[in-house]
Amino acid sequence: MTLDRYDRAILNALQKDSSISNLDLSKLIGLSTSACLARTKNLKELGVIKQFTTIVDERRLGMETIAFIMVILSPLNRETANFFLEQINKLPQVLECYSITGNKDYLLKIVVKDMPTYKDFVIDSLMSIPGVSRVETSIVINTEKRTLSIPTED
Amino acid sequence: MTLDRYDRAILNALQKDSSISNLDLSKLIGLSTSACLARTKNLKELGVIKQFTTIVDERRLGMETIAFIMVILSPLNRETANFFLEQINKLPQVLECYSITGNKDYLLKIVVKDMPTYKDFVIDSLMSIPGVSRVETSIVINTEKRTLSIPTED
DNA sequence: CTTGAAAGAGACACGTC
DNA sequence: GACGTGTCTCTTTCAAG
Repeated sequence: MTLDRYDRAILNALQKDSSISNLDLSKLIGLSTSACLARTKNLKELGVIKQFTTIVDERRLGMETIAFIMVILSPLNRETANFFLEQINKLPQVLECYSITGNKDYLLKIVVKDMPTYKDFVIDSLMSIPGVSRVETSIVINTEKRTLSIPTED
Repeated sequence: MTLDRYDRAILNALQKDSSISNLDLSKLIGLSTSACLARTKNLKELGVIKQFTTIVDERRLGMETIAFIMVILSPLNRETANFFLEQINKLPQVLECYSITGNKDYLLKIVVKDMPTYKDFVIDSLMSIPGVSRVETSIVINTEKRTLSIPTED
């Protein structure tokens, strides 16, 4: 499965604005509507397109505090890891969780209302998970850049 | 400006799947199509809805390496910071950039093809920016959780 | 891949209550 | 806020080149 320049153009356009109509999209990339629609459909079925979604301004929802937390699990074994991830997946404040290389085990992205809520979250929800031994917090001062557009080449 | 439960329901649904039709959306949240459409429009105009976008599977695009990089700028003054952010905004490999509290200044999320490309990126694109004195890399082993759904309450 | 046609669905602006 | 109506555009499928 290899993507040609039309597929890439479709993906780029949809990443910028998924509400574009198939008609406009086909004009934009220089294909007929039928060909364009078939490709978009195909990209969805192949799993290249995972989801159409909406980016919401967290600030305007009253969620003012964004934080990244690095977590060390100990002991780091399959049991504690599985249980940790199970809990993480249940917590709506955790938007992202990555297992990473380096001297920390996990990196979490957190969104909450304010700092007091953040403090409660860390103590009550995070530190209370068995195996979570140390956490290191970085509060986001400002989002300088944020895009979902994966480069489609290089 | 305060959002009621209908607005929240709209936002939750659109975050899950922005390709839902207004008809289905109105059924889902229990409003008429006209009321539902007016609210969605309003949320867009208010800036609560920032963008409709598409989540693409980076792996299937051949972008196998995701990394988080923490950057220390020195000297950290307005000039180096501005220039740094200017360069960052030009680099398509940098999907996200946050200024953060703690002993690092910035946190970047990077997506590239493979590790050799990553090495080149750090040396040629990142370290070559004046003021970038130290970087600390965490390669993503696995994405354990990833959602864009901002909690609409709490 | 393209073009063209045809049918169905949804968007959207109006009124009215 | 709900509902109905009408128009218009887009989607979607299907031919045939």
